[in-house]
Amino acid sequence: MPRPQEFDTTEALRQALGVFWRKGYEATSVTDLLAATGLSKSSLYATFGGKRELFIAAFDTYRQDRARAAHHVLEQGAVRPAIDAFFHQLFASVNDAEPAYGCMSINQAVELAPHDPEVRQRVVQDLQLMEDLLTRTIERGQQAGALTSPRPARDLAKLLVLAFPGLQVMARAGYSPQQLDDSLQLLLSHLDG
Amino acid sequence: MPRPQEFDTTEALRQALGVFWRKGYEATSVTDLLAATGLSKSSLYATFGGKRELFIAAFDTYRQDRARAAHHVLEQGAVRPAIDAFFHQLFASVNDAEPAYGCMSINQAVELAPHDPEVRQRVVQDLQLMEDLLTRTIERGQQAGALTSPRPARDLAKLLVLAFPGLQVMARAGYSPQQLDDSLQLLLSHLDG
DNA sequence: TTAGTTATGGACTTAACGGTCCAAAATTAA
DNA sequence: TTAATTTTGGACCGTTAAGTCCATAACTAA
Repeated sequence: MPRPQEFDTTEALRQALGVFWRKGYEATSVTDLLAATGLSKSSLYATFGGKRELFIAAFDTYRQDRARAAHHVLEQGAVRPAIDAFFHQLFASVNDAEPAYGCMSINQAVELAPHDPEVRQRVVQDLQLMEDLLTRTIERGQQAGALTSPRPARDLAKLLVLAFPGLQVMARAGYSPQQLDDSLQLLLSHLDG
Repeated sequence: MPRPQEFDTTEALRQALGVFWRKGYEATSVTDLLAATGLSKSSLYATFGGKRELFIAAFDTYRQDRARAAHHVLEQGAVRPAIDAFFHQLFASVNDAEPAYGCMSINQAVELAPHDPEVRQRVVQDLQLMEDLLTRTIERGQQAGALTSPRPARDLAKLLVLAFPGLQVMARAGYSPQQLDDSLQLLLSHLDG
């Protein structure tokens, strides 16, 4: 009996996500969000609550997407290329032309996490997931003999997680794909020897 | 003949820096800056120009301070403790009680650098300085036999620079001093062997 | 066709934003 | 003492922020 929604909620969420991802929370205005989603103000507020609620919803969408992608990329195929591909997701720009947005969780570790427990908790969870996933992959590589470092898999994973934000910082600071890849290969060289 | 300024310009700059450091650029309002510095609006605008100019001036003050401190800490004494101390500066909160602010250059790599060439250039410069400084220190350690890794000093320095933002992210995400130090020691273990 | 219900556009509100301006106060050289 | 100069407080400005509200449009079940 009701009038049907004219827009796709999850599509709108994804559009909003794009803005928050690129500009961060503070620098994004509700007007930006209206433009990106094409919604009217009433629809946006009725559907999502407000700027902050929309941000959290968008962030969680992002986190789910990325966790799924990480599983997918890390848990099949040869280990070295898998880890390589995992890190390259970080550099890839969403729509080309624009510089890479980097990882939104890392961005939020810097922007909101220090003052916002809800965001902080999510960031910690994301780092932990990444460490666990990488640990499993590295173990797999060591068992297969593809990775020759004698260090514990978890320690190596911790090193990669530690370097992850560094690559992201380089990406956002405008380093070239070549430089980024050089740094990545240097990092991954620690998985051997 | 003029009426003398009632405040200390560099002191005001430092107060403003504290706010920008902790909250970032966007989340800092001019009102915040007035409260922190104790200046009146006219004085602030007459002395510094505006929010953005004040930010750049404060940022440069920060960068100078930190470059000086890094030199000081890295270029004397035993190498291992020096590098250790260098990284511990990152965790140290400015005024205790508050969580660590982290490194402002890294914060700005995330917040403004992607959209602001003036900031980006500074961030790149800071990362480069850090790499150069660490390279020299690691070379010194290798010559003295204090660091036993056979890798080139610059490669090791690049690894440390790569991990630097990771430690900062952990700090801002609320990891405990114990966890931070564990990660640091794990990282530094790569300087040996 | 109509009654009931929800979605929508856009006017509106309140507060905060960064920034400007000026009259008054304070200081020193003459 | 006064003239010249500069700082200072605070009123003021236009803009934009996030968020509310309501009359109207659009749709479906009866």
